[in-house]
Amino acid sequence: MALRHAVLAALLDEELSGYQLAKSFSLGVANFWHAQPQQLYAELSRLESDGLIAGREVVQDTRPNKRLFKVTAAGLAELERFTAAAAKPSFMRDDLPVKVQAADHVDTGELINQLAERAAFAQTKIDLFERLLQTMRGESGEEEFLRHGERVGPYLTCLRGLAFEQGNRDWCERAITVLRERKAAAHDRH
Amino acid sequence: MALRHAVLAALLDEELSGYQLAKSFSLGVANFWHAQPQQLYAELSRLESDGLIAGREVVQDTRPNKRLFKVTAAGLAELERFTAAAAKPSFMRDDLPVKVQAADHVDTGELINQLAERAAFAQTKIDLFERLLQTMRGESGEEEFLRHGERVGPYLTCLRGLAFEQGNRDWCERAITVLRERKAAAHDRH
DNA sequence: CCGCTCATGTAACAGGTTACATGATTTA
DNA sequence: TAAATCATGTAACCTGTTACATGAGCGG
Repeated sequence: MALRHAVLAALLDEELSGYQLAKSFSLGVANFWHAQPQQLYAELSRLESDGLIAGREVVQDTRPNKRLFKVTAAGLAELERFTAAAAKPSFMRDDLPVKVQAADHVDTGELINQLAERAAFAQTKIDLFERLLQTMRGESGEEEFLRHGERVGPYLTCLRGLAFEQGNRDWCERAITVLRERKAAAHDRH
Repeated sequence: MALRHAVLAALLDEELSGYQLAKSFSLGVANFWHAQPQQLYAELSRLESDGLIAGREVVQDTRPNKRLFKVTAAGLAELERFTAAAAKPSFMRDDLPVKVQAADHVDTGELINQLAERAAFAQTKIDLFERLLQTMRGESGEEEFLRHGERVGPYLTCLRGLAFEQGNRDWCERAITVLRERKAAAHDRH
């Protein structure tokens, strides 16, 4: 049950509506977890009825009304418990490596396209994360910020997201090079 | 439904029993996907009744009998289809970043321990992957092997696993340093 | 007037996790 | 003799995904 805690963690630094939360979760700005809008609306209801977050209605005249949520004292205590409890190991679950694993036995034409797409997507996220990091640290250098900045949690998770996407990009590019070369070599032999 | 294809991909290079498959999946040797034994036994049954893999009974006198599975022509065709179809985007889903995101609001003592544990676990996997890569490429260098080796799929997925765990380790160590320093600084102020 | 953004959900289904169950053999 | 390894599953439960549903305003 970690979605709860991901939502709580996301609401720590700012009051958000379900919609705003959903946007950051699906865009991967809240890069430390991924969830879909429907999950979030459901989870917000549950969290509220459990008293871990409190919502307040904000009336808007030009837009539909929305509910902004913030973490309650009970919610913070729950996060505290969660953080102190043992973490589950993290696992990779990704279609692309499965396909690459089979690359010696199937046609790789389409696979190479997918790797290129993924590399491009990763690059987009890398750019996004780098801009985000710059915004967070402002004038100060990274070392300086991590030592004396006010909130470093989001910065650190963003660093993880950045490294993850760089890993994705680099690996995709490497795999593309290898598979292309081998395809060309196979072609030459016929 | 990607577990099917992960299993098919894993069975391409060698005939395996449910037990052997489970071991490599849970140890992360089959680093391109993660699954639990129960899932695998269930999936193997389904794959067999769908005709995508074929099992044969191996009688052992000292050990319980086992069933070894290999991919059928229909199974290979299914993998071919899967590889050509669009891949789902990959997402990070990991407890630790969630906890780190909340680090400015909760006590970090236990969290630092968990980060250290994770770093050590990652290092174990890194060592395992490095030995595995060496075994796969044998005498030849990496470039040489990737150009002319027989099966590069498993090698490439292993490279991804290696980079992922290196990313894990490095990030954990960075986070530990930052959180420890800040804890010390906070302590000094009181 | 068409499509996008804001805003919030329900319902059915697929997939993954946890707990339980069994039993022989080998290693410390 | 206790624990680990080999070997295979069932059942209940929790989580995540996909499809569907609604409706107002804003920009081109």
